[in-house]
Amino acid sequence: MINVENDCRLAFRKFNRFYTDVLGFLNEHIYDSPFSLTETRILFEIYNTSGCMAKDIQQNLNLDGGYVSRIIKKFEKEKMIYKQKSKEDARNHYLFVTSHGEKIYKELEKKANQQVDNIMENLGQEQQQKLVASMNTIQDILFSSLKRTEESISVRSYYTSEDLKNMIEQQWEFYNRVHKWDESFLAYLHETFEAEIERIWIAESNGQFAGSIGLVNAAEKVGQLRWFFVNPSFQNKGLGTQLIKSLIQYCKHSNYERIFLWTVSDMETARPLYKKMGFEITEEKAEVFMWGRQLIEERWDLELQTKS
Amino acid sequence: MINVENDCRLAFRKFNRFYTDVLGFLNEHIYDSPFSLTETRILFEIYNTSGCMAKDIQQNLNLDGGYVSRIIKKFEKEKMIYKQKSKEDARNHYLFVTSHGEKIYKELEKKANQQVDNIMENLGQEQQQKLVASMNTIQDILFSSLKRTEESISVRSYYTSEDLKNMIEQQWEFYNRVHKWDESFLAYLHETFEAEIERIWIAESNGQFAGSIGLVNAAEKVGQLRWFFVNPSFQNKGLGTQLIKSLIQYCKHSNYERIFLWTVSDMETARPLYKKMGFEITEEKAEVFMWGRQLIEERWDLELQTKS
DNA sequence: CCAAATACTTGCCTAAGTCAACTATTTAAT
DNA sequence: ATTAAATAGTTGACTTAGGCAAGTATTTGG
Repeated sequence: MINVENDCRLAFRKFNRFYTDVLGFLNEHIYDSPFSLTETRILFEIYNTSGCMAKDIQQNLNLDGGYVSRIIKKFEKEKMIYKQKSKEDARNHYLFVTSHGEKIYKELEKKANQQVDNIMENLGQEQQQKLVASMNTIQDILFSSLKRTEESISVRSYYTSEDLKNMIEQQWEFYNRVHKWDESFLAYLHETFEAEIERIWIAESNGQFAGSIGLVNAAEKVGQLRWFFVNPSFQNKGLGTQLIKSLIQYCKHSNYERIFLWTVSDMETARPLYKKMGFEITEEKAEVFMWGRQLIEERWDLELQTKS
Repeated sequence: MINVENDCRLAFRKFNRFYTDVLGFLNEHIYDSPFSLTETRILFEIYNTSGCMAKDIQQNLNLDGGYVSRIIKKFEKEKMIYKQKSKEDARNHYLFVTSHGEKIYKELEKKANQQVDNIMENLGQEQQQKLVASMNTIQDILFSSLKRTEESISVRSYYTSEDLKNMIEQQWEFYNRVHKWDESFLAYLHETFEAEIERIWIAESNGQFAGSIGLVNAAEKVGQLRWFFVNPSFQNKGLGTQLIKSLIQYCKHSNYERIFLWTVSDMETARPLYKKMGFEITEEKAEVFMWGRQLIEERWDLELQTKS
């Protein structure tokens, strides 16, 4: 009499109705801003997707092209974003938020956070954790069913501590296994996040953490590239290039004059990439015993031409 | 550096974006029907809420009253539903689906199920269970944060095996503790669901199972009332009355001529209720030893006046 | 008995979104 | 090399969805 299969459907659909409600509740209260939900979503997309084009927005948010075009036009008119035609393909227009747009974005984000806080304020620590865990489970399970394309790779510019955890774990696993670096490296990885992060980009493949890159403001108009890593199983897909490009693009648009990074001499995959992107070795330290190996530290620098 | 609180917010909001997508995906494909999403939701509400009024729809789905009124009018014109003015309060109009409306509802439901199946088809049994479990967790945690009113009680006319499980567990717990019935009653409870269920109504208080009632088509135009139970912690709130009323209303609108039920003589809370609703004792069996006690079985009948 | 509340309806409006035809550019195919 | 097809985006004309406020009918509460 009890039909398990249908049961699953009913539970799923019940949840859908429930969450329609939750989303409605959350969204109805953003409406003391002059932006519609869709506009908010588009602004989010532009802000958090590096090298964002109108087409990406259209695809990711499932919107009509004309509609997106008009909203972008409106944002442009209000000096919240600006466009930049791609040199490689004049059909592509990259979108960037202006500092005015960023201010608006931050305000919207604050409101969205408040909304979420309102819902969560009555929950205990334990419940919050259970909630987030369940949400992650659902995403993991449903992600592949949802995406129409074979493999979706994307770079986003916000991160959670989950991302940092992945970053540390996967780097440790890789460098310990392949380069035989010892536990002192793991300790270093943890320490490293004491720094003042300016921005971190996370590459995702089918919703899974696939790589990362980060920026630290080292001095006036000088950025330090850090935490560059691509999970070996996602290598050779242009992911590393995409990550570095995201960072360089950001630095250019933020009027940085130089980016530098420290690495060690036996990084066989990263070094050609740095070279390709225009970095040059500017300093070489003496060989030292570090992380259980003999290593030579190198500094690479990239001089940025201004916005043109 | 790692901020746990903000982390939770980010994860929550990420899930919201994700699930907006899921819902969008599910809904975009219902659109080969002539109904909008909101219309579908309204029809669902009418079909599954007993004694449904326009006002309930307005509240439950957070819609504008005028908008709901117009959609109801449209449904009426297309003979999918009909209204019935309440005798107690002429302002109240109860809504019922016609058989034509039911046909349409069933088609929409079929499509909705197919949509869900499409998403779930690639998932293994285990993943499906994890999915449903996570969904239930989220609902349990968020329900109270969402509802604005102090205590929300509602009766719905669909059920999952989760509901049946609750029904059995809670009845067993209660009758064993209070009436000292023995394990043979638990066995009976399980057996009881072998019957051909016509309909089951589940009462929920703040999203939690609070009571139930069921209908079995015993003979031509004769219904048997079964599985009537209200969790003692939710008693004296009119829940029992609401459940029985739902059943009677359904029977009337389905042109039943009589409803009967079997119970035992020491049901102190239920018997007055049956009497109040117009049931009368029509048969009394000899005292027998059953479920570890001496009990007298009784049959109660209610003659239904036709629809008027 | 009258003012306030409730359940619903209606007219009028606007925001949100769709559709199809258009330009500009690139790519692929003969 | 030339041309058709594809891609990225734009624009004008349109539909739908939904909101607001003033209305009716009925009930409730002081």
